[in-house]
Amino acid sequence: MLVDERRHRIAQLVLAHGAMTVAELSRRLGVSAVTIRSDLEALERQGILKRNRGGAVAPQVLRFAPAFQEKTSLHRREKERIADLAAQIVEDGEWIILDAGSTTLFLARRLRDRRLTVLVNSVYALNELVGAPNIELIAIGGSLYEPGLSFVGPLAESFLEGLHVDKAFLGVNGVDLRGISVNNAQEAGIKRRMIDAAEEVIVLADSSKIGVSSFVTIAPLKRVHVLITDSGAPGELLQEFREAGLEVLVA
Amino acid sequence: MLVDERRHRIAQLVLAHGAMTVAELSRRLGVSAVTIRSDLEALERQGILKRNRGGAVAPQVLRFAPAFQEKTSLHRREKERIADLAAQIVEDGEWIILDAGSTTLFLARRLRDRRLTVLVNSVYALNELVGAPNIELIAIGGSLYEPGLSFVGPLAESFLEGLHVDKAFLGVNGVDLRGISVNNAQEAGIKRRMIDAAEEVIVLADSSKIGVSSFVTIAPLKRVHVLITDSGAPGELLQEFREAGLEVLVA
DNA sequence: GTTTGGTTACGAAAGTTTACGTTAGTTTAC
DNA sequence: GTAAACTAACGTAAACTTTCGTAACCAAAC
Repeated sequence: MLVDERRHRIAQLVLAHGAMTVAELSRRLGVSAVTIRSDLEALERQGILKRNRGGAVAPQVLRFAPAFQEKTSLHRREKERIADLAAQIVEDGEWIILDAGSTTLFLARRLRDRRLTVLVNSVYALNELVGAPNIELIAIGGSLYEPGLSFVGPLAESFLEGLHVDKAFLGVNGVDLRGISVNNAQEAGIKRRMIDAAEEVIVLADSSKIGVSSFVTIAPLKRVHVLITDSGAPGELLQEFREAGLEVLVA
Repeated sequence: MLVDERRHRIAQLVLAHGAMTVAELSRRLGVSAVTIRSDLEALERQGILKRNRGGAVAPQVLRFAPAFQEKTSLHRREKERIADLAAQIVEDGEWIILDAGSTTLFLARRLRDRRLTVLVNSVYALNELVGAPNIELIAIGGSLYEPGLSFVGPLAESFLEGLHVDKAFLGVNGVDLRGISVNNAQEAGIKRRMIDAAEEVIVLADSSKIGVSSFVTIAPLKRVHVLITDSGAPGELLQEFREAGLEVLVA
């Protein structure tokens, strides 16, 4: 097995389970614990996971409190800047969809004092916006997908059927020339519906996700209108995105 | 279990319940009290919770924390007994709807360790059941109605369209011979849909609501199969309910 | 024959528990 | 209503266990 292939599988396992021990990874992949550790170190440097004594945890394994998510989030600074910029392109009175994910959660916080109708797709965002005085808050229902506490499945998808919003803010795991992608099939379906429902699709992705292709491709680049990322993203690639017709904003 | 994993769970437990003792956390997570204390210290440094003698509490009064509802609930004792009885008539493997309301929230807590598919209609119940190992949790989406943090409106109502569940547990404001009633029109619509979707309709109402007629009547008594109340309810009236075909359980 | 990718071996470091003296709340006695 | 007595929780330190990082070594590929 090639190094990159193994590391990809490690990343998948950790992200899918939320956490994995070195011993378990060693057993599953048939390599020594030392090798697993060096893989985890490499993956941690890339911001894909967080190491712990005994193993590694997924950065977005967070449960209940928005505050907790924010504090433990990887690339927090970048995500906050992206959210700042995203908040600026939201106009009062609009109908928007806020997808699940840490960056969109930062965005939610910045919208609390605005006058908007917001459809949210995660328990975190819901909790964050409850009680905001001028926000008409709508929860997208459906089966709860635990890793990100988001709503998925056929019930969630049919909820969005026939709905139209001005803007959809999507979080993804990868953006490259082929399109946007996520690391699980459950969330892929509902994200596709959000794209269908939105006049304008805005993808929020910090630089660790640029040029990366994750497990499931949601949509080709041409379905995306705006990409907001941070200055760590490779300039040449962003230029190629622009040539493909994408509006790219760098926070 | 990895350190971060455990700390996430501690944070979740403390924030979801409002407060937790060291002993209880130690028991639930299977580590010593010393370890819990060091975790609490770390979490306190991050501002996620506040330590105090015996355990830890959520930092500010989180409006959406289920514990807040429970602690401030009127007729708490009665409602807890009603919830105990209601939990007994739920059978493993069933599909049930949990309506919004304080009594149904008490019921939610009693169902955490069961194997069920639960449709919830409030943010409180959602937060309460997140992370329950054998519960397939489905949120009814829709516009958020702030007083009870419940989902209402046409989107919520059409969510339930075509769905069928074994039991629906409803909270109401009044039960008399004319039927069940609530104090606002918004929630009336979604409650009617819950009744339509359920094989068996179970109304949870403490004795202060028996013999009371509130603002909007949801349904006549004959649409209700079971009423669970407490011993403070007037016996003659309960007898009349029984004669009208209702099964009345007194907790 | 050097580079790449991996293993085994082992001392160092970190996390957890047990043990124990101290402290802070609560009850009881006056 | 205060003070003594009691109980439960706390912090610290030592001991134990597990995991980590480093280094020396091995094997296949180029």
